[in-house]
Amino acid sequence: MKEYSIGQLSQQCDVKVPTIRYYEEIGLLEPPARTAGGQRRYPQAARDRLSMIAHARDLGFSIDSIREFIRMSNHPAAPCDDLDLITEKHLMDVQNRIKKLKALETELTAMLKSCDHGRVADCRILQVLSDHDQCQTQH
Amino acid sequence: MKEYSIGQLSQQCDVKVPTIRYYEEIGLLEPPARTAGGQRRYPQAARDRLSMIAHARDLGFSIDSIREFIRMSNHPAAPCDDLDLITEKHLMDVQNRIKKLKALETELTAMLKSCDHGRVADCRILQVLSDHDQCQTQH
DNA sequence: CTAAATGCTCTAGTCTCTGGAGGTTTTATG
DNA sequence: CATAAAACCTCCAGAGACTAGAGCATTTAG
Repeated sequence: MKEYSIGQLSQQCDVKVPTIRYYEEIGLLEPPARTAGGQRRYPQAARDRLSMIAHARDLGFSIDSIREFIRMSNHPAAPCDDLDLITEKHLMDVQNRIKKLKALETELTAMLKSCDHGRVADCRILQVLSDHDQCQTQH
Repeated sequence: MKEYSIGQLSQQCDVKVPTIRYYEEIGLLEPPARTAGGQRRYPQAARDRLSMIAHARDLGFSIDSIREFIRMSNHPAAPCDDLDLITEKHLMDVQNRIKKLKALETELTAMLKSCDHGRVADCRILQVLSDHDQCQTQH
């Protein structure tokens, strides 16, 4: 039943105070209750939601995608037809990112190993990053 | 030895024309040669570089990180001390992302499966995204 | 009870693009 | 070769997602 000030929320979720107000402004966070003096007081649920938003943003999802996630969870009994499409789209996106990041992980690890002697002989990061064979999507 | 117009570069790298000009403006791409009429003509190398930039952006690296990658590759014989730090930072970042994305992949897959009957019983996406146990970094 | 810390609104600025207006150069076609 | 369509140029404005500061009000710790 504890309430949080905007500053406490900010600390706990690692989201800057103006950003929290911005999320409220664009409708990602519900406007919270206010004290008599007009300051925001958030319930626990707001903390959870903000935490989710922060993680999703960190993973590279757009605000619009997050809106979709929220909508999905708000209507857990909704018909799945459109939801399936959205989910599948996100799943492919996620798998794609994982694949690319793994290729990059391999190269970064190799770089660290080959760097033992104080010099980089062959930096392959740029090659890996520009290698079209790593891509799922054709372009 | 072939040269590319900005439009051809745009198509091949899947980067919009104004974005290419923007990258030039902020110094990510070298200003290319111009025709007598003032149009940009890019060498093969520019295509490779732009492709690299596009992939790195797509993977979520900041423009500053890309600048670092470019700097690294421009000085392949530079001492590794600072390079190691940068590389290690990126490696941890990459591994972190992979971890989170995998958790999300699991949930998205589960959602699709449980969705067979036209209803979503339990949408766990938000929980997964807000779960602090998934995090590497403490916050 | 008061001073420091935190919060409020409002405005303006940053970064990374993206699009349009108005005009010029290239390229394809008759 | 002439011309019309396509692509290009610069410059400016706007979008998305924040971020910071000014000026003032409210909370909270001592």
